[in-house]
Amino acid sequence: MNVSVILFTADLRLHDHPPLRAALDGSRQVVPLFVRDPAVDRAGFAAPNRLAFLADCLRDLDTGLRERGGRLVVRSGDVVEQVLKVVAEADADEVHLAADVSAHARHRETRLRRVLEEQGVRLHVHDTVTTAVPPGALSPAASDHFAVFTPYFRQWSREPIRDTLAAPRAVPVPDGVGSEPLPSRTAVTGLSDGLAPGGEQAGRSRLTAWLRDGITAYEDRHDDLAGDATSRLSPHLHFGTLSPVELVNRARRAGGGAGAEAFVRQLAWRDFHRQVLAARPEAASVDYRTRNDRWRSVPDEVEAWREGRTGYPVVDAAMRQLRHEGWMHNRGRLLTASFLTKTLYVDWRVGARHFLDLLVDGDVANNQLNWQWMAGTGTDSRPNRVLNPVTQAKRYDPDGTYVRRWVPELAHVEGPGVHEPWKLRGLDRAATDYPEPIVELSEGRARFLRGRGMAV
DNA sequence: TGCTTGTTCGA
DNA sequence: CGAACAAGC
Repeated sequence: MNVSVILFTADLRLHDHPPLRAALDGSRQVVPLFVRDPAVDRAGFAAPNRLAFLADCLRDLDTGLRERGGRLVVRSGDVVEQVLKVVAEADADEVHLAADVSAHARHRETRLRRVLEEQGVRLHVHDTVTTAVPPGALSPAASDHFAVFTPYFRQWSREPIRDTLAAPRAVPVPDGVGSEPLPSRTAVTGLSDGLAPGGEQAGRSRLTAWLRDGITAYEDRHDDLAGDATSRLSPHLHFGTLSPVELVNRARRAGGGAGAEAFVRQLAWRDFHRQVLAARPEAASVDYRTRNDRWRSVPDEVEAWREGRTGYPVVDAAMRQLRHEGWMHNRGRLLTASFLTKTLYVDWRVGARHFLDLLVDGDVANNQLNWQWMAGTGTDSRPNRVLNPVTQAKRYDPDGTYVRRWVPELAHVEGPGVHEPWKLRGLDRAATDYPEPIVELSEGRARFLRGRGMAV
């Protein structure tokens, strides 16, 4: 064999990378390729925060490849056309690609396979690059996929996980295959000021620190909003700068305590959502299990939610964290999603869209299916579950630190009283221009909605 | 072996 | 309340 092209997508790393390993084992030279496809922009998935993080990832990938004697080739245009061009320029006879589940990824794979076969070029699609357990590997007796997490997790836990692959020592890239300049983070406008840095190096440092300092306390502290004791590895999982297989292996070897187990369980949730989306690709935009909701159309309320001015401090704190960091604590994601879909009774697609516009880890499978879960149209076995924002605030931000961090209008209010500003008196009350609640609550839902929001 | 019924359990 | 699995026919 001669030359292989490796099409990098959501797997922007050199460690534990089966396509890269297979290509290097079978070929004299490889072309590491990334294609900036305008179809991704058109589909609305090119949010500034992710474009900036992606620019970091590509630079770091190029750096890693150069340390190994290679380089990254970046092209713009339709992904299939560009792969064909690079295959022709390099006279390649194989293309390697990571399997993925979004409609975009599946369409890309189908088109590539057809066009490459016409040219006599083999397409190799690799599992266990973007998931630890491949979608479709596990299924209950009566269906092609699991719709309930717990039985899925039982099987997932018994599934053998392959060994982590080392990063290659050398990556020989042929001359004469040109690259566009690498995109730069500074060229992206409209990104969050507190955005984390991207790239495999950044991801690996964070992972090492997490396994050393964070994971043991994960079970106890993961829901503590102010404690910020989650891994923050989600952007690296989204862009593939970290490998889910390596994360499972290293977390299990980290001692196997309750923290590590709880963390591995979250990685299983990620695989769970991927196997749902693989079986039901339309669930990215259609109710997985419809309850015939008649969602309200209330632009002013949605705008207040987006801007963090609902008058419910913990909701507003989380929405402002999202805008500032391009990231939100998972407990915040749950309670802000509950507020939009259950309290205001607004279509989950509106919320999912806003999250995808800002989240640096914005991921079709996780984002859409978690939104559906909270909206009651997904895989939740208790679809009527409503998270009361005040109860949630007192439970997960008991002294109000998280709210004071993100809502400066309330920074002067001490203690948990910050969660119910409408009860404040005297100076505390006078000193703030924080908005009144946009709706009054009854059992967590807007008062006038009581009894509605159920299936008809 | 394949289908129906019963039991358990759930971000 | 319904999904998943085990048992029963």
